[in-house]
Parts: sequence; C-alpha cells; structure tokens
Amino acid sequence: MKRSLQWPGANPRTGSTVPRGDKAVEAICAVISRIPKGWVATYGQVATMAGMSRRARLVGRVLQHLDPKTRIPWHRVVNAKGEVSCSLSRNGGDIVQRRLLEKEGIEFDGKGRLDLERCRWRD
DNA sequence: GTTATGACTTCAC
DNA sequence: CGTGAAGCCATAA
Repeated sequence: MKRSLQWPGANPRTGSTVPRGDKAVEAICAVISRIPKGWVATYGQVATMAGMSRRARLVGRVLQHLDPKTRIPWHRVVNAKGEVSCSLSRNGGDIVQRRLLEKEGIEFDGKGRLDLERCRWRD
C-alpha cells in the first residue's frame, strides 16, 4: 500500500497523519494544543497565531487529516460563526464536537452555535 | 498547464 | 442575520 491517500509523511509527535517537518503544520498543532479547556478558537484565529493570518483553510485541511486518536483538541476549533464545521455533519462529527465542548462547559444556543465573545480563547 | 473543491474568513448589501 | 463575492492555498482530476 504505497499510495498514500493522506499527506505524505505521518507525524507521530502530534499523533496525526500530516507532513512532518512542515513548519505550518507544526505551528498549527502547537497553537491548537495550547487552547485551554473550556475555551475555543476559530480557524482564522489559529491561523493567525500560527503566523498565517489568512490561511484558515489550511488549518481546516490539517484538522480533517488528523487521526481519530490524535491528542490534539480539534473540537476546540470552530468557524467564525461560532458553529462547528458544516462538513462534519456528514458523518455526525458535529454532534461529537458539540458534546465534547458542552462537557467542557461551553453552552450552545438553539441554532447549535456558541457565544464566541464569551468562549473565544485569548492568549 | 487549467478548473473545481474544500473542518474558512471577511466585507458589502 | 442571510447571501454573495473575493481572497487564500493545497489536493484532485
């Protein structure tokens, strides 16, 4: 099985199947790992903290590629609307993320969104 | 080489 | 608050 349908080169350190040695990925993983429990950050925010102000999509791409066993708190990353990723609803991942956040004390409104002004992580 | 797509953001209307 | 357009960038075809 040579053909890697995932990114070339896994990253055991982060427990994810993302390229190792890639500064962007390393920075993104580091930032997300620094998100305190009970707080959340947006993709753009993570990208900015990682030194890539407008590479929010890159953050999302990395997260989608993470392994289920990853140690990275991916559930603390939400979009700018304060809602979990839309594409996750395809496999029910949005419910998982929401539950994980609620377990950490995050409250959702009737539209499945959280108060970013209240929950946004500040460094 | 081009075109389309995507765990996104931001501004304008 | 919803929608559309422009921006960004790697992957897939």
